[in-house]
Amino acid sequence: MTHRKTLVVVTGPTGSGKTDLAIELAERLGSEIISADSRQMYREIPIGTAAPTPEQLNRVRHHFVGNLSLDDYYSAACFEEEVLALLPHLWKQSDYAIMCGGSMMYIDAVCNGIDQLPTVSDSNRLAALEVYTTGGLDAVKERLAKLDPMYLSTAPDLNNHKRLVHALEISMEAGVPYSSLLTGRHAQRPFNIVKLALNPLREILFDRINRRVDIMIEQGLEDEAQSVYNLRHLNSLNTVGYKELFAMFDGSMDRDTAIARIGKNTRVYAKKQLTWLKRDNRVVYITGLDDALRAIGLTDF
RNA sequence: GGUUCCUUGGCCGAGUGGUUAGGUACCGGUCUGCAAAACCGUUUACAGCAGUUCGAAUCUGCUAGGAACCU
Repeated sequence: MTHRKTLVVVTGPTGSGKTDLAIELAERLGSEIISADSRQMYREIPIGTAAPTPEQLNRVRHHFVGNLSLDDYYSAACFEEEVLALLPHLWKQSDYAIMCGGSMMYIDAVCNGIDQLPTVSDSNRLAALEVYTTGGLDAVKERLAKLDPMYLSTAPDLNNHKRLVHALEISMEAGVPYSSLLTGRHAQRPFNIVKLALNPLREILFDRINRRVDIMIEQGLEDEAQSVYNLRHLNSLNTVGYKELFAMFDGSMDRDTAIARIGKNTRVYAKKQLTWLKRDNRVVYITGLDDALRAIGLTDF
């Protein structure tokens, strides 16, 4: 079945040129851009997240850029809900909406859906976390053995405390095992999805990343990091570019090392993104605008 | 020129005769709720040469490179 309305996803590793391509594409198709970047959403940190510039934002309307504060709670599920609510509005002016970003889990949430889970109350959240902080991983496993043994036997990485604590807090909140709430099914969306990805040669990508770090420093990344230093405990600042500079402010890392590690950690992040993309067989790899238009099915240009 | 000390994998670093230290990077992977997160796997050694020994990164000698002090 084919729908007229299409969501064009432009993704790829950080530094691959997604932003520029998405803007060109949006101008060509007369559409707006949905940013799928979990960090560009925070208005306090545009430099280190390579958020679209004011000029770029002026050329094409963007959604989900600078729309959150660092201490706001957010998740892939929130993103799915908000994007699904927004899409019909975007399709009033164009048959195409463009989603651009590198937060793969956010993109998956929109394209494939995410199971409905109860919102965890603060008390359960703290209780689950306390099991971990006081008793460690083993204590969490012990509790899960009672509340959700199925999850324990099927979870792919039992050393990942974040996932186990999450399974525990959901099980506590729902009163039923977390695993029983997971359907494993992909949602069928009532619109077309074309998933495009940029994938430059690693040598070129790494070179661009290295240069971008220098540019960020020139643009004042250190001041930006300094201005949010007092919020460094927030998860939203557990982010490449900030955690390294915070270590420098703490005095536990010198400046050269901090800057070098920003580059290194950005390269690592890019590789994780590529690993994620590899198993998605819907992805069409492209190199530029012409490729993209062809993949969308627009060859008459 | 003399004396003493040092040389371990891309980098850091433990190990004074007998199971692959470890960390980090690189490379690869996992992924349904803060995901730029969290987690997992593999690979790369003992400066060189010759000896002692059943067995040497560990002992001896020589060579190369380096450090400190002395003249």
